[in-house]
Amino acid sequence: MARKRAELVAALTEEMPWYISAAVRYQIAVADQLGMAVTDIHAVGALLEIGPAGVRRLADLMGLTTGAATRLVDRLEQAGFVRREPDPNDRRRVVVRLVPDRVADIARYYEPIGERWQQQVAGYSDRQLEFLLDFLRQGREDASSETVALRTTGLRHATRRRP
Amino acid sequence: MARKRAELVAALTEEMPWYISAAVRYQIAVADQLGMAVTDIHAVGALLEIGPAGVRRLADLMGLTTGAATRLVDRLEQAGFVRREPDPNDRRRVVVRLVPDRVADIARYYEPIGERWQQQVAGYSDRQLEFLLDFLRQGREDASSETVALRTTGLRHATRRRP
DNA sequence: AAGAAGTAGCTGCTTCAAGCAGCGAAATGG
DNA sequence: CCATTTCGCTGCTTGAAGCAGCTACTTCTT
Repeated sequence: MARKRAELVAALTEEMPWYISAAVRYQIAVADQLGMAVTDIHAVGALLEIGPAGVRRLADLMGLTTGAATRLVDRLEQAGFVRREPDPNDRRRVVVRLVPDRVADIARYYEPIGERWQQQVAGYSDRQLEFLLDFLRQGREDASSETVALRTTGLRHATRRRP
Repeated sequence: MARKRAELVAALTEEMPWYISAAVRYQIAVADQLGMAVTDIHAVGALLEIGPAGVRRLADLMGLTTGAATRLVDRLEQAGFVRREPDPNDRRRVVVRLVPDRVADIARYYEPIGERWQQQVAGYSDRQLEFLLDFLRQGREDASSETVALRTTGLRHATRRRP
């Protein structure tokens, strides 16, 4: 029935922000335990994804200025999570490279939630897993493109029929 | 086959943090557009959930000290999102109440992503919606309880067989 | 080949959110 | 009624981030 469906959609819509919120708060708790800033953990995650990178690349990825990124790398280097290496091909550049052992120290904090996660999906069928993956991917793409739209054009869309 | 399933789970595990990240970055973009801090938007969300509340209650909810919460309310009041009201029953207390019109100004920034969201779930069956809702709820509960565990007992669990 | 322009990263300064500690006012409990 | 607790506010400090300007180096132009 349409009634029940509307309620389902409403429940989902309501659930989403809280889901995100819970995930964010977990990250904050991890950062607090490690005595580091959330941004710094994100940066380690980014470096894990893209491998060794220059400061500017990291800055763009994190949405920071190069100045802020320099300080970020300072903190990470100070705490032993990364090393600065010279780029033999371009002597202006500094290559930021992760220190695997230290990264493992961070990863340990995600093990408890990872186990829960594994248990949760263990009972799902392959079809359900595919559905979920699809849902998440599309949601992420929507969020990313809307983020760009918001930053570039501001709030132009919606509820506008005619110019 | 087990092979494909393992890949699915791996893909999902990999997708999750990026999904969260995209959502967070959208929130940051909204906050930037509004010229306010992300925390302040969270606080408005919290007040929407629980209704008018005292400063301490808000502080606990946001994981802030009362001092920080006072400044938070200062900012929100300054920007017109809330009003401070005296509590007739307890003259020490201050009741923080949202100003609906101003809250609507924030909500407008979530309309574009909301529309995308509606389009996405429009094609889903009721069964799929239920599955999704269940997935999100359990995930949120896991994250919440693990957050508490992390903050109270630190990293005690896992990979530990004997005392 | 040489000078102009662009790029990479670093540094000083400022801003602002948050923590901490201590305060006065008001409620509560023995 | 006095002691204790609770509530919110304020001064001070810390720390992340932005901005602007700088040096060192590379790339483009002619």
